[in-house]
Amino acid sequence: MEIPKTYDPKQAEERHYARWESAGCFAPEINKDPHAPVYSIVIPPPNVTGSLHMGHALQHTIMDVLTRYQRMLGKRTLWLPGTDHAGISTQIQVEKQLRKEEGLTRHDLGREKFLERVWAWKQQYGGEITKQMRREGASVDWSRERFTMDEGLTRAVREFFVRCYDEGLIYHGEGMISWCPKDQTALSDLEVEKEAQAGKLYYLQYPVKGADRRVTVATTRPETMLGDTAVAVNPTDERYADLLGATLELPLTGREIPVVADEFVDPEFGTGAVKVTPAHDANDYAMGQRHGLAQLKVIDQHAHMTADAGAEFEGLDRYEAREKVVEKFEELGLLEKVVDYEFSITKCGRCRTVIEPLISLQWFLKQAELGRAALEAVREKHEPRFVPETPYEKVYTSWLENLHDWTLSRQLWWGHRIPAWYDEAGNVYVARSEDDARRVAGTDKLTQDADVLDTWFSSALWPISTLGWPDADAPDLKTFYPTSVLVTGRDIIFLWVSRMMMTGLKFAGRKAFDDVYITGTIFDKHGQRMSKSKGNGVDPLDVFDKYGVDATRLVLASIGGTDTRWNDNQVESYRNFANKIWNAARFCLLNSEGATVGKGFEGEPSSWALHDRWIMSRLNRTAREVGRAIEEYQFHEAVYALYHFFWDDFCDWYIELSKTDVTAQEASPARDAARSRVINVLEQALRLLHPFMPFITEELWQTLPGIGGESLHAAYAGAEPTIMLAAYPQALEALIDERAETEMQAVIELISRVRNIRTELNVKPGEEVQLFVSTGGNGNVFAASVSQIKRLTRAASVSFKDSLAEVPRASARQALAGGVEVAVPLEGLIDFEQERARVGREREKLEKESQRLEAQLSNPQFTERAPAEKVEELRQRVAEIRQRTDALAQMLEALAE
RNA sequence: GCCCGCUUAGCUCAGUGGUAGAGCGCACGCUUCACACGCGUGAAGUCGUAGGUUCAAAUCCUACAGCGGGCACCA
Repeated sequence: MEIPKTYDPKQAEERHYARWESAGCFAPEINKDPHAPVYSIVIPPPNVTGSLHMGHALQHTIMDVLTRYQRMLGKRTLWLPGTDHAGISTQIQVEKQLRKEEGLTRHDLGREKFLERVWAWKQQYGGEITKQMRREGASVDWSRERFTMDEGLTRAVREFFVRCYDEGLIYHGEGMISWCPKDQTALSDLEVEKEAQAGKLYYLQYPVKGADRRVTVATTRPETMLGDTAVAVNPTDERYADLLGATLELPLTGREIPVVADEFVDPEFGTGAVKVTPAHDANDYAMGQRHGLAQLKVIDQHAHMTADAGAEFEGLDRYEAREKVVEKFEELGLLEKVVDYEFSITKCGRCRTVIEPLISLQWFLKQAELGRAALEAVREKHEPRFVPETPYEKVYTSWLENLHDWTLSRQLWWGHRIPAWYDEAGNVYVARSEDDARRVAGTDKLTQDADVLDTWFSSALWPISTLGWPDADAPDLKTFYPTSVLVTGRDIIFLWVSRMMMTGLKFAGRKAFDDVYITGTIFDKHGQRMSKSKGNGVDPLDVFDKYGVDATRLVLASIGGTDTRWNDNQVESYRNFANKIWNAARFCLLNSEGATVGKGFEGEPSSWALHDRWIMSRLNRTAREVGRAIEEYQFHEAVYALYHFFWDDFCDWYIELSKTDVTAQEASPARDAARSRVINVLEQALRLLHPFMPFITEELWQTLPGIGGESLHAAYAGAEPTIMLAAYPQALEALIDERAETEMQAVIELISRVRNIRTELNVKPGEEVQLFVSTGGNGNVFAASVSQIKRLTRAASVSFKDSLAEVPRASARQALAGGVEVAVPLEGLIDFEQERARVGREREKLEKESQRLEAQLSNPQFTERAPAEKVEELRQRVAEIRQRTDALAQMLEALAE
């Protein structure tokens, strides 16, 4: 049999995914057990324009580990993939292409033609991330892939809209919104970003009418003064008490504005007097409503000044207008001062243009009403359960406690068009279809609202709409809802988690997911957030190419919920681990003649050899630990347990201990059995590893002798043999054998101590030694392992003695746990002085520890107050240390001149 | 301004009220018939600082410092 010495991940990766997919392994229908419990995840839909980044790779790995694990447990498992239509990004992308290739704008094409182009673009480029997910090994059910602009999901969006409108939760009206002058659309709170900025604070003076007095206001945006309709002061501010109700002459405008009292004003800040521009600032808007102030729009949708700003300013850009206003104030002697000032500025999350707050006619959703149910669910029942609970449950609840109306409409073409129609008189009809609207309106002359809905409006429905809602009888909805867990990053808690919960509770009557697992953030190696603009992102596909998908997945699974600085070293070490697995399998396969998976551990465990009892104990303990860890979302613990079981227990010890039997020249039933045992352990280990490392485990599993359809979990009987449908190993408690582990530990310690002696005393690697072992009177646990001890320590002989009193003086000695002592005669290699120093140092160290422990034991406070078992534990430890120091003392004597 | 998280070996990170852990890196020795992406052996930390609770604190509490994050305000 020819097996390369080094594992080539790419070769294995290419082979298996297509086969799994075409065999239908990812679809829940592969499960033929009608009573199988259900496990379901909907992917948080990535942006259709996007490509895979580390955050996706991390989330997808977690979701795939969970899905594969649950599938191997025999559950009917669904992981549903899809993308969202990303209104603004997609539209911008297509517009850019249009401009570049044909020099056209979307308006040149018209709405209908433009949308055809978007769909064409989506067909051509939109599949990027789904292709990349195949590379990751994601076991998603592609037959259920959804896109937010699909017909079914569009129907869901309309249903959502109409129902909320009918209930008065959605309304059409004027409100203060965030407007992006570049993208030419309204944005919600969650689509804008605050950014610190070094700017200036301008102190402007407004003359008081009929008095030789001026009121100074401070502002970062002087140009908005053209739209001021009042100045506000705190009602308790004595400095301005006499001005309440006074009139100010607003410079540059010829208008007169009142001084009003409002508690919002902080007397400590600035001058204590605030200019009020209700049409261009959210706080001023609110103040304007409280005082019935006029809303004067002086800035338009392009961030240019309007006619109402005055002839001098009309048409100027907002920043040009700012300069000019300041100039004029200076000329008039009304500019008191200008100071440097750092403040935060609001920018469009997508294009970074400074947002212009505007009053505008839009559609809004009263989220607070929907949020109430979500808030109750989390407060009363911890639904959903956040992992980790701190700090995310609190982040979630505090957001739900402060919900503002959600600006739903977007002035775009790409998206779900708002299902509202207007008749010639301007009356609005909200309906599920134009026909419905016509019926209600009693006329055919209707015009549909030109705007589309926020992309997140459709994402909010994702867990129910992808499963068939609003069709209440949709089989998938009945079967897979509520979903088991939502896995996502923390920046998405408001955007998705909260809104999906709200819609799930409202329309399906139940929480959208049991758990919400929040992944960590991956930074670059300097701790900087990865970003396109900084160019410091690590492309997961490059990492896959360099180290393999399985190795990358192990790193990502270990990262789980922790913030981490990315470091290729970790991937490299798991690449090495994959290679280790490959080579362990290589050893098994090169010695597989006569072996069969599932055999070799016949009969009573008590009749098995020590190392066999031991490895089965370790294996089952590992299975228990890994299962527990995955269930508790402690993926790093699962990876740690698997890594150390495979490398340390299986490779370093079990294979080495089995080698003589496995590699025997002559075929024999004993050799067959030993070969079957290593393959048996390997096979179970591969299954345990599979959710984390799907490709290499499948690649190797397929080659094992005796693997076939009968290796599958009962729920998948009849399917093509694949490890992904095999049963996940469940811990057999009866095989977890404390005694075997303790005894094996003694053997391992003995071998390690002898190796240590060999190294410390520079015994040549090939040179054989003799061992003298005193077993300390607790029975000889080594006797059955003599041949293995000889092999692994390169010993020609092992002699058991009651005491080491009579071994040659020129021996290196070690005192082990349990009163075991070992001596290695090394005539000519022993420097007595050095050896005495070495043993002396060891004795000193133990002496120190036992002194410390004895002091603790002699403290009555401790013995009285500490739990009895702790005291006993300590006593035993002291006894153990005593035994070893005594042994070391004797060794020193033996080494004495 | 309010809230939260983190601070453990050179690096990246686990961990726990009762003997400090891993991977990488480092040192030494190895063509040991699966693997140098390897084997064997080893060195390395007063667990951010200062207090407190406790028989016992790296682990719990308080304060502080540094780093990071969220929310609000920002005239």
